[in-house]
Amino acid sequence: MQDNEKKNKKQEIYREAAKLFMEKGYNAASMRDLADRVQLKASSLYSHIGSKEEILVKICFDNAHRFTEGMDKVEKMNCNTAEKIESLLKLHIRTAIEETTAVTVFNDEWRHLSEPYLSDFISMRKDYENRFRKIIKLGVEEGDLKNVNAEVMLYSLLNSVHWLHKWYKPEGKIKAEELEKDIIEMLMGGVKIER
Amino acid sequence: MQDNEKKNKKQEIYREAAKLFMEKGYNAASMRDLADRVQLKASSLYSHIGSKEEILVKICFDNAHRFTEGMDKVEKMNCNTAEKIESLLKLHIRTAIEETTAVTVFNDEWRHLSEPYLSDFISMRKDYENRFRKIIKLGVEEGDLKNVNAEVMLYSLLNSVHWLHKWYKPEGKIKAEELEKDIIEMLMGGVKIER
DNA sequence: GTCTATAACTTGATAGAC
DNA sequence: GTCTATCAAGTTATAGAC
Repeated sequence: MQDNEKKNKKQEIYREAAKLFMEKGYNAASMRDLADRVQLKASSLYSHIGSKEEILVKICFDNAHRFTEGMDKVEKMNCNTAEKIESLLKLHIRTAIEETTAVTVFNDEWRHLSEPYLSDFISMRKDYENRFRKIIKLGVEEGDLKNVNAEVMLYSLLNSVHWLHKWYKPEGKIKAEELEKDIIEMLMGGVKIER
Repeated sequence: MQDNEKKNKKQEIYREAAKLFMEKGYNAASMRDLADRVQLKASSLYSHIGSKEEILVKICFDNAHRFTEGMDKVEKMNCNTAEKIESLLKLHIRTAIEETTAVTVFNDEWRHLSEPYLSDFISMRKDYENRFRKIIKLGVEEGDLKNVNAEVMLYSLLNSVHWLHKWYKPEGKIKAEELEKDIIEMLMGGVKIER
């Protein structure tokens, strides 16, 4: 029972830390801030966690794994490249909606990781981007996608969905399904009506 | 002459501060770091500037004004909405290329402004977004643009160009003209080839 | 204008009573 | 497990000699 309570407190600390890092940024968020939010003194946090950075490490790598696993599945799909890209975009959009705080920290605060975490994180991200780029290049070769620089296409797509959390509020007017549909339509088909 | 040297030193401090804020983030960048880069002791910085925040304020508002002025010009243009949006996208792309460090700080670090700067900054940004949204809504009404939620279109476009500095290096393989052409083609016309 | 010295404060983390 | 007390290090900024 006590063990269970401790686990709950630990989860609560992680959850509130993610929110705090999102709101203030990792460096500006202090352990005293965090302690206030979970109704503890700062020193008591250390009965549940080892360090401030431990929290950042967990958030960053949990999310990195999520995207890596998503990529594993997409690569195995038996469909054309445009559909693969749509699947990846959906993965980003859904994660941004369902795990807003975690994704925000993952996107904005990873650079405050110290070594060796920082290097590991960067290689995981590079690996993900390489696999995404490969799909784009194949799509261009096969005539599925427009002949635009693969680098430009990769990051234009990723940026559009990567920073969703900066403006989209799941509790707002726009429903998740509409968001997903409209973004995919825009990115895949463009904004302009030809006439 | 001495006055001139002081001015140069001040500019040097501002320039290096922007780089430092970009590399480490505003909070993680210390005045000692900055002093090292301009070959001064930290205390000597205060002969040239008033405070650390003063630098952040200048960077943020200089860039906010740049975009506001760009919007002024676009609104006065005598052309259709699709062309207006293209012009705004070009403004973002060119600024990201020409003023990489300043734009990075403007995008990533504005939230560390304290009041009243923070509120002022947020209203300027909201104002800019409102004017951009108005153009999009008119474009949809007039049949220039696809009937996609204006909010989604606004932020998908803005995100694509807003975070260019996260990956695009002006000294790399991709030329500025190619970047501009490809992004505009992609965003306006989509990535997919219909067949 | 630049320096040394330092004020005043905040930071992450630990020691030890209970 | 939580607390009070505290440490060591780092922060922005200032005072005052030169």
